[in-house]
Amino acid sequence: METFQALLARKLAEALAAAGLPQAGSVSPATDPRFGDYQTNAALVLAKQLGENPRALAQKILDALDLSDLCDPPTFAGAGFINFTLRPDAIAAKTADLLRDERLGVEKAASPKRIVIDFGSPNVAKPMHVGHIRSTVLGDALARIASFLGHQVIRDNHIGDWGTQFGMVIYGWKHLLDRAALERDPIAELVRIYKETNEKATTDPKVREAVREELVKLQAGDPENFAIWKETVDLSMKEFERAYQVLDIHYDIQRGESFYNDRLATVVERLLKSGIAEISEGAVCVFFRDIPELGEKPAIIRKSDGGFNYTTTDIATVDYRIQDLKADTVWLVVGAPQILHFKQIIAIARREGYTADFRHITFGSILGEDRKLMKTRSGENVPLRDLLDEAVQRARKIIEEKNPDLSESEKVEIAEKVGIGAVKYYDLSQYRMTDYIFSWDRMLSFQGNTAPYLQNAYVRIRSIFRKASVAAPLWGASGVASAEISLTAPEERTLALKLCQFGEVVPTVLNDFRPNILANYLYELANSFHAFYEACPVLKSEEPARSSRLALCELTGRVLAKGLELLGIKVPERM
RNA sequence: GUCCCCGUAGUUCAACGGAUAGAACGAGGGUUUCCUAAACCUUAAAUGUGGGUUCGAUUCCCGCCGGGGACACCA
Repeated sequence: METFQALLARKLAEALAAAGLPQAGSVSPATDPRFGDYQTNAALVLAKQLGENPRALAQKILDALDLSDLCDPPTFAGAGFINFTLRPDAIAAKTADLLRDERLGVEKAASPKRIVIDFGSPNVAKPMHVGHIRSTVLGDALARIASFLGHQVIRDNHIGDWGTQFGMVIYGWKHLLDRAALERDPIAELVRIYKETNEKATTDPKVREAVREELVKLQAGDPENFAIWKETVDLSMKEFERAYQVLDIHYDIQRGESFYNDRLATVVERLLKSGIAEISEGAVCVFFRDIPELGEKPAIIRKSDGGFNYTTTDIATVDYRIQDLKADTVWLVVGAPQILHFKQIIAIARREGYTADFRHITFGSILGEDRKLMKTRSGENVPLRDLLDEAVQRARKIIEEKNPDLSESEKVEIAEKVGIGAVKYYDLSQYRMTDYIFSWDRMLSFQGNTAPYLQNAYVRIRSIFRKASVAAPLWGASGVASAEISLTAPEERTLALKLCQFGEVVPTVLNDFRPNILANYLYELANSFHAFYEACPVLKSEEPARSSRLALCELTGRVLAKGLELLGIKVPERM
């Protein structure tokens, strides 16, 4: 289904051609209601290109433009903008179409890609913490949106399950492990033995040496160490799964770093052979002397002691994703500190001849009230599990106050949807590059651009339909689908036009990987709905307004639910 | 030292190069015999700084100031 924006752009292009003018400018939503619904800067752009008067050009375009069934007569204003005001019957007709469209007006991408999205990436033997929220929630939302737009998406969890830390873990396992504690809380016990081993190793050279030997044995395939490693991985994965279940996150594949282990030697040989890599100070390095921003800093792909590192692993990961997974696009949702690292990885991929579209999608940090990286009182990372538990508990407390009559099972369900939704939405509703200050009060507020505010709009809609089915038992989904839409009140028009713009907004999220654009849209939609709800009685109004308004409610509910689903957020039936 | 990101009302956040920079909280004023007032309406209040490009700059370019981060064998 063509959006108003696309339709106007097409009509504009036709008019430009008919007027003998080159294609120029674009159609965008009006910046202010006073200027109508959409605007184009075509005359301004052409004026510059052709050196002609913008207002004269605007008139020329208007003369060639036939929008009589769609808009009021377009006007030009200001420096030479052409403003479009849609006719209410055009908005009503499109709204009626949307009711019958399962995709709610969102067209699939013209050229679908095969996209590997790398996000989350927790480390084995360490708890997931607040620092994992942004990558996980952002990556998941991008995956949902890309998938809805018709791309083939492969969600890959690049787990940190290999590396030097396992020397510590295995040493600790052999000498310090408390089996009972491991039963109770596996990750806490793994963290404990890791930390204690680390402390011993810093003071005792013998321990340090023993740790190193355990690592060497693991890498050499020693059965005992391999078994210990495997068990720590399994225990950690179980813990991750619990978090993913609460967060409603799903992966298609989970290829940890260990998966690439037996490919690393080949990678280094290949890069040496092709001349991309060279030996420097005993290490195998790739230099980027021709890329100024990478300067003289090499990427080390084999250490001088012969060991491989995460750069080697990531090169092997590129191979796998392109050759085995057949990706033409790779999105790496990994924090900004790794910008240099991924610039190097992508530069190497280019030199190897890979043409896939690699994007490193970075994001800011989550800060505490003190504007420093969010930590517990004792200075530790805040465990994700604790944070999610607290979100649900706080939501539960608010629900108890606001709506104590709900059943116990409803309270449990609502608290989870509201609490988890609030955490996710707070993250996604902000521009990903900026650091943000974590605030329970703000994210759980029912006012402002928050998950509870949006969920409440949905709940109000559901409430209407519960009442509607009693008052009008014949009303059903089919009735809504065939309803005539009539837009008389200004609040109805505003709401309907917003609904028509869902299809314009969703694709733009992927332009710069910004789910906050969708979040802002949903906030405005909810806001328009609340205004409509206050101004326009639904169930008490006379036909045909009643059916029309019920249809608007139905469609708003569907768009809200779909929009929130694309952000990974669930909606409750009541709250 | 080099490179990257950020700097917007008192506070927390918005604004694909567009017109008079939007919200929310906080402060002030209003709305409920009516579908969830967990809502709505309304007043005051901001682009760090100096240049440049442009018909038009919060947005792009350069300098400065402030905050954060990365820069050879950790991941």
